[in-house]
Amino acid sequence: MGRADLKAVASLAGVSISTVSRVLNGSKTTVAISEATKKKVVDAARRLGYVPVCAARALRRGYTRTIAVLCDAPDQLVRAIGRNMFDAEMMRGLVMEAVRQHLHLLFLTGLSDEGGTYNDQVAELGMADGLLVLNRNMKRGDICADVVLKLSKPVVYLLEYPDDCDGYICAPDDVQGGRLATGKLLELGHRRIGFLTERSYYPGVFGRRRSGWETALRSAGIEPERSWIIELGTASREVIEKAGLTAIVSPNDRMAQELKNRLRGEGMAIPDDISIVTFAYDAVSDGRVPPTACVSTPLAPLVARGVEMLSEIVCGNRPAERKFMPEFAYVAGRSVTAPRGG
Amino acid sequence: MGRADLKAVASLAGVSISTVSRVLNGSKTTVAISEATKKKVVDAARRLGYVPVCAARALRRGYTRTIAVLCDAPDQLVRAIGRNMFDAEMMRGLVMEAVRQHLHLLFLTGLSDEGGTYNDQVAELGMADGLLVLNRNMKRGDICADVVLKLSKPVVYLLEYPDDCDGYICAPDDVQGGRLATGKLLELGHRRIGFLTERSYYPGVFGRRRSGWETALRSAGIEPERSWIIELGTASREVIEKAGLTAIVSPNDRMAQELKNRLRGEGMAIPDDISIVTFAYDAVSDGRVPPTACVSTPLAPLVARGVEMLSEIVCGNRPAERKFMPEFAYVAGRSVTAPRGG
DNA sequence: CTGAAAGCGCTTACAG
DNA sequence: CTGAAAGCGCTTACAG
Repeated sequence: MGRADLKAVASLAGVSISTVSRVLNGSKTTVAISEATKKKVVDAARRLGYVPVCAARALRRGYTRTIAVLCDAPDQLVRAIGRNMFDAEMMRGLVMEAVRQHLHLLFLTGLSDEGGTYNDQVAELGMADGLLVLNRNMKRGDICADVVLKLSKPVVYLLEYPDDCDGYICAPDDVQGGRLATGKLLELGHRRIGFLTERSYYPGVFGRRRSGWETALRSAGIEPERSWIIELGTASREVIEKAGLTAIVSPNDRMAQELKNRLRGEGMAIPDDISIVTFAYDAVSDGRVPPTACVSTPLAPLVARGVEMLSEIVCGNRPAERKFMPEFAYVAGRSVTAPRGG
Repeated sequence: MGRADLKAVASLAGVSISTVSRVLNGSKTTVAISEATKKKVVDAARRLGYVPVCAARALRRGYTRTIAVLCDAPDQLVRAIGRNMFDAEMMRGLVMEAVRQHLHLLFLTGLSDEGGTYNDQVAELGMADGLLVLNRNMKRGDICADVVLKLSKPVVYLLEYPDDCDGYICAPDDVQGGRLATGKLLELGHRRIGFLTERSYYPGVFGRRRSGWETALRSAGIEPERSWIIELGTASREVIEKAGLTAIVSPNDRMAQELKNRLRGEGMAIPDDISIVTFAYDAVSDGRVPPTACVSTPLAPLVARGVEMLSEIVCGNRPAERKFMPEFAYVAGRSVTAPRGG
């Protein structure tokens, strides 16, 4: 005997399939059903160990109460598992909010595979009612962007999003962060403030942070020079001194750390020779002055709101706002001081 | 215009639905199709942005290439996210192996809900081709056991499993671990060796570890007395001295730690007054003597083999073995010495 | 090489 | 209060 279906239950209970479905599915359209019938059906279902086939249900209903998490590449999924605080926090946020919203979470793997026929991969996403896009780099024409376009399912972008995106977004206000970081340095008297970049540079988060840096400088009547953009790979004391910089804004924690290490190795004093402000999620504000000054915003509310938004959309409720964009706050640190001459 | 389906593609390409399906799905039964037709179809599909509806596909095909992870309760899912090394390792193992096997992972939430009609919850599991059961307590009649029974889908139990289980299991050999821990103490000359338990005690892992302890004692011609079973909640110097114990086997890390703290508080010296051996996953073996002696086994291979087994079953290949049961190894530690009188 | 048709197991308007 | 029937979108044996 295989798995029992509605037909089996119906025949055992001596009623029609429709009736069984109505009794067992808790349908919205409250159709009254006699207690006697109900009992017969429930008993029969129990006896046969009936379990609905959810593919059939999904096909008919059009939803699954499952949301997918889409990453650039499978190995990113792995990285997302607690290798560091950021990733651990991200995972915890995802799962906690999913539990709260009674949504199942589908972690997709293999999306970067080459094999398989025409968007077979995309199809797998269809299992979910909506997508949470958690890319680090939102390269245009990327497989992910493609996927998202093709599926006409609700999408919420987390942290990173395409520039021309008219969808839902949960991300900090990176431009504001760039302005804030730069503004603090300007207040202290810095005039020649650089911006740190990396070789593999995509527009997106970093671009927005950089554009905040530019805006702040221009508002202060300063036109940033090309040489003020420092590439981490080739950053050195010489490059920085040649550009005449007294401060640098780093769009990212790790990059700031790398830069500090390198410059210290070359005998540059931080902050005396060069001030550094970085971007961070969840800067610890335990009252102590952190080693690196930063503009920071907490990660948890972003993740939670992302899942919540998607849940709202999936359930047919329009979220209060299209974009959830909390601001960065400045956290003073030992990597910043007034410029020497100032 | 909604989402394009096979019919839309077929009509644009001027062919039948069957043909479109055959071109786009990479079906197993290699039916030859002319290049001309193929091109027409692919072009049409691309033009319309066709994406298969996976619920329909799943209904028809009968599989989804998705496996589910089933836990006792949703909040366990949350706990499973890197709060401690055990959980972090577990998550990492799950995801890494899933990626390797090209399986999607579905994390189920809300299974402990009261609301909902007759096994609505069970249905959600149907989304997956197989289940990985990751319960901590395999209480009989539990909702999870129920679910597993009702769905006739392949199941692999990880670490914990029902005693009467004839399914696939990936778990350490807990009985052997109990024998090993107790045996080491016997070798040192201990005769009166206790076993630590907890109030909320389920048969299962702890029971097997305890049965290993019993077996070892009996093999040494010692009949364990009732008073040798120490309940953590009421454990005290007095209880232990009254039972005349010189050593205790703890089935679990945390419990051992708690016991040590309590006894030290009462002025008992470890290991001079009482030796303690505990169970552990992944005891660090960096050459240094760990504070608590233990029998240990690595977690990662267990998790990986669990996912792999399920993958094999789901793909129709019979796994090499029905149970994967690595042994525990003894790791000496500062919590064990020969008994005082011995 | 291609198509018409059955069927996967549900849900739900419609009719009684 | 209950049932017969259409249809969700695919896949695939069968016939040509």
